[in-house]
Amino acid sequence: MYRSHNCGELRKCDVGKTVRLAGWIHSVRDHGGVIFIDLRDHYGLTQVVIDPEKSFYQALDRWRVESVVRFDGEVVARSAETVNPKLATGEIEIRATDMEMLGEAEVLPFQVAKDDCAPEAMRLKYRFLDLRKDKLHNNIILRSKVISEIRRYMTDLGFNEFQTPILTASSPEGARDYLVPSRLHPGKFYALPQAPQQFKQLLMVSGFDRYFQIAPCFRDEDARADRSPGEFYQLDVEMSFVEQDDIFKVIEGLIADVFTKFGKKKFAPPPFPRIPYRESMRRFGSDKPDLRNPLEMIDVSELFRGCDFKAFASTVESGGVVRAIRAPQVAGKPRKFFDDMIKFAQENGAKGMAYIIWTGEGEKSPIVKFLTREIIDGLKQTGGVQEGDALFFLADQEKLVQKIGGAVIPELGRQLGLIDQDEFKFCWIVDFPMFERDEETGEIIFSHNPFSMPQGGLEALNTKEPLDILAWQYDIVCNGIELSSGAIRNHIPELMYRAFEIAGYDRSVVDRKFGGMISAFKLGAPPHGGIAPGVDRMVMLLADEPNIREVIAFPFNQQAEDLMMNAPSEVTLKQLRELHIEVKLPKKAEAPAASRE
RNA sequence: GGGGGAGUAGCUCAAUUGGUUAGAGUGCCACCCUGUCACGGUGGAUGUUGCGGGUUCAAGUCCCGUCUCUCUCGCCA
Repeated sequence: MYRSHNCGELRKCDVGKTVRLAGWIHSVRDHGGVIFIDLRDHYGLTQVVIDPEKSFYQALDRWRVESVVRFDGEVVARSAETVNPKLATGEIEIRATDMEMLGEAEVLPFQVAKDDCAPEAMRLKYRFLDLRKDKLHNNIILRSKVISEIRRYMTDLGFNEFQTPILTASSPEGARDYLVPSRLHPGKFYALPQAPQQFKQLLMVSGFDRYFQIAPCFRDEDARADRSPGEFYQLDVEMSFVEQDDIFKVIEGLIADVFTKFGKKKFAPPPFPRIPYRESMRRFGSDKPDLRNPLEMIDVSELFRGCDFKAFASTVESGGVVRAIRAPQVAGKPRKFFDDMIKFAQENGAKGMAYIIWTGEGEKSPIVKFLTREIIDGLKQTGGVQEGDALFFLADQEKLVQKIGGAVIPELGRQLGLIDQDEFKFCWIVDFPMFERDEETGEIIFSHNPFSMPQGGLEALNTKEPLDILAWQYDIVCNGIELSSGAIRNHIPELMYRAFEIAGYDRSVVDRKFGGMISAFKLGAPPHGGIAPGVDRMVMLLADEPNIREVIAFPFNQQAEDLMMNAPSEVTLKQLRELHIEVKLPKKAEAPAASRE
């Protein structure tokens, strides 16, 4: 028997018991005549007291932290002045009578008992050590609990969980695939799924009605703070005979349940606000606005039309826009604050950024001398300006203004401390456009997902300007993080051919690329739709972690490498031969194509 | 692929305009200490300043190249 109790469960009522504990040496405090050891396991910490005269201690030459040991001893009550209120087991301690070394530790590459800010590459290489730390350990347990709660909630609603293939076909649209060469079929490749999109739709065609899966997804794209490269998990959901509102209801209920049970921040109960995509872009310059931030862009183009400030007047004249962002109570800020904000806007593509400050004694601004009293007062009124506020102005073509505003708004909100850190703010972004114009080629392309149902159906496709057609496509956003995107699917073959035709694909191409799906839809497909919230991002928000790697047990680094397992790695020539693969490296690479057999 | 930041002891960082033997904290090793819980005290060991080249009497510091990490834009049906 390795233990009679764990390190987190002994209390005052256990005093007098003879116990056996096993765990990691968390810390050692050697006082010469008495030695204290904090013994740690998954469940907690217990203090072990050792008399250095004991023979088992004499036989030992090292007490290195993070070694795994077993202690026998008696549970004794701590005297009142030595109770440690910070420990759940702080009212007792173990007087050791014997011990055994179960797994000795060498010198550690970084500390476990305290955070020594070790660099992430080191932490990833020794992930098993890092995972012993309280914070990370708790994050991973939280993730486990969230996932089991999701399963319970979805199952209770009548959803069934399915498994879909991991080795599947390369999909022609979307992100880069991870490819797996086929041994039996020379020259052919499997792909890891970017999402189980087609499978879940086919399950609806098969009549399963309500599907979910905690689904691994694989995309060969570059990393971000909120995007782990390579692989991630999503709660993949699909439902038959539903409209957008039915999906929203399920997901709002699930989110409210999970965020109430596991989140530590307040949030307004569902229904969550819905913002059309175009409105979100116009106001926030983003399709994932952080609604904790009160800043937004206000259109003031008409006020500047024909004014004496030529830069703005000519922008409006040539079809551009002028948008204002109201920065509350910044009149007291030094000049440098305004200069730095302008510099920030310029780094994000702005030609410049004008501003007007309403101080107690009139307006302060580099541009106010070009403006009439009517314009200035009009700006004050349109912008809802109070004394002490300032307006920042961005003037350019609409798309660029949105991009710059999308960068300036979060930065300004952060600098001014306008973002409430103790709150979750959810919203749906709805009415995504079906098509957009490729900026380089000028051609009409699908803007998000070719499988979404266009609003207005075939009639809209046949009669409306392509760029004006909206899709039943939606995202759910929390605190500026896109949690999920989903859509009501296009399940009508004729409608699909027509949508693809608008995007420049003729019938034969569609049949070749999406033949499986189309032929399924030709044999009786129910209207259906779904959504796929990212599990990692949900846990990231619940754990209040700014970095997604902190909620994944064994994440890739930013270069999509596993520093602990050494993946990706070279393979033997024999393996390559079996797969009919010959490796041709780029000139710069130094490593050989394959190690010797 | 582009842009910003970083690279000095196992780890976190310092080192004035280029100027003595590159320091501190932490960890590690040894010793002292019977009530600590980030224990305390004394002493000690530990450096290719990422790598390569250049300028200079002299380079951690300046210049060029290169590599790595990180954040970000592109990318993410």
